[in-house]
Amino acid sequence: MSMLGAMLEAKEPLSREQIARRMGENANKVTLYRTLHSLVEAGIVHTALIRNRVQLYEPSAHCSEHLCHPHFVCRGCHKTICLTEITPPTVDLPDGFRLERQQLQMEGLCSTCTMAEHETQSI
Amino acid sequence: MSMLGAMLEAKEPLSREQIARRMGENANKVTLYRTLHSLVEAGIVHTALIRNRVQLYEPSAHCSEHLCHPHFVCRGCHKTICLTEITPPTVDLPDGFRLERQQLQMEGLCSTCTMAEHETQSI
DNA sequence: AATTTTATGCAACTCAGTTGCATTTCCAAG
DNA sequence: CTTGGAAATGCAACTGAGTTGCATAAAATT
Repeated sequence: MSMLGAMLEAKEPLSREQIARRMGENANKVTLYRTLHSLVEAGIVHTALIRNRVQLYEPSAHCSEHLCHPHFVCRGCHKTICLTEITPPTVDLPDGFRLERQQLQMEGLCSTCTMAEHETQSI
Repeated sequence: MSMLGAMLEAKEPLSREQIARRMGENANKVTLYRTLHSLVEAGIVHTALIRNRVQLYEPSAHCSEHLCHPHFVCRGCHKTICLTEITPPTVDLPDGFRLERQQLQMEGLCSTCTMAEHETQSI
């Protein structure tokens, strides 16, 4: 499994370690980071903007040139949901500003965890 | 200068180190982190979602309960601009999803750097 | 084949943030 | 006061993601 293949297969952004595990081969972490940097520089991959102590990568294929799909991070199950179906919102920037990349991040409860919370409350 | 004072005075999110410098006093970094965690837990301060190897903090006062003001990070001058005047965009989440916090991050060129780039090209 | 270029690996490093534990400061009961 | 226990502060040592320098291996070029 190639590095890009691992990322395309996943439905969420992956860390360097998760990518390595999905690839199966045990390449050196330095090599992995170097390849990731090349992919990012080439614009094939980018880093997801998510509150996390480690960098998370995802293929740029799921985003338009300037507007990345929104991410929803659930506080209950800690899953990251890529909202690729949602059209990214646009805002009016001050004069002269040139937007090159935009990411929207949301935190809260996903539908499953919202339901679970309601059940707990009603007992 | 208090920790919160330092953050309110700044027009951009600050790192632990920047906060310490603005406070003047030389408190231990462990103490600073502990205080920051308390402020975050109390909802008085939150971390800005910006591509950065260090955590950046800002007062929650500049945001509404669920929607944080957008940030624009300039690739030219590396300044972070808090777009507090812009109304944060809203998106329609899938059924059952409950949004608790949202942040929009933008990267590109600020007006000053866009002008500078045009001048360079025309020479 | 010889030589240059490029990719890989290892070990040691950097640096933000954390943890354990000792010390100080605060504050309330005696 | 002062004493005893809780909360805040500090120090040093640790953790872990990511990086750097340098040696080695694999390609590509002549």
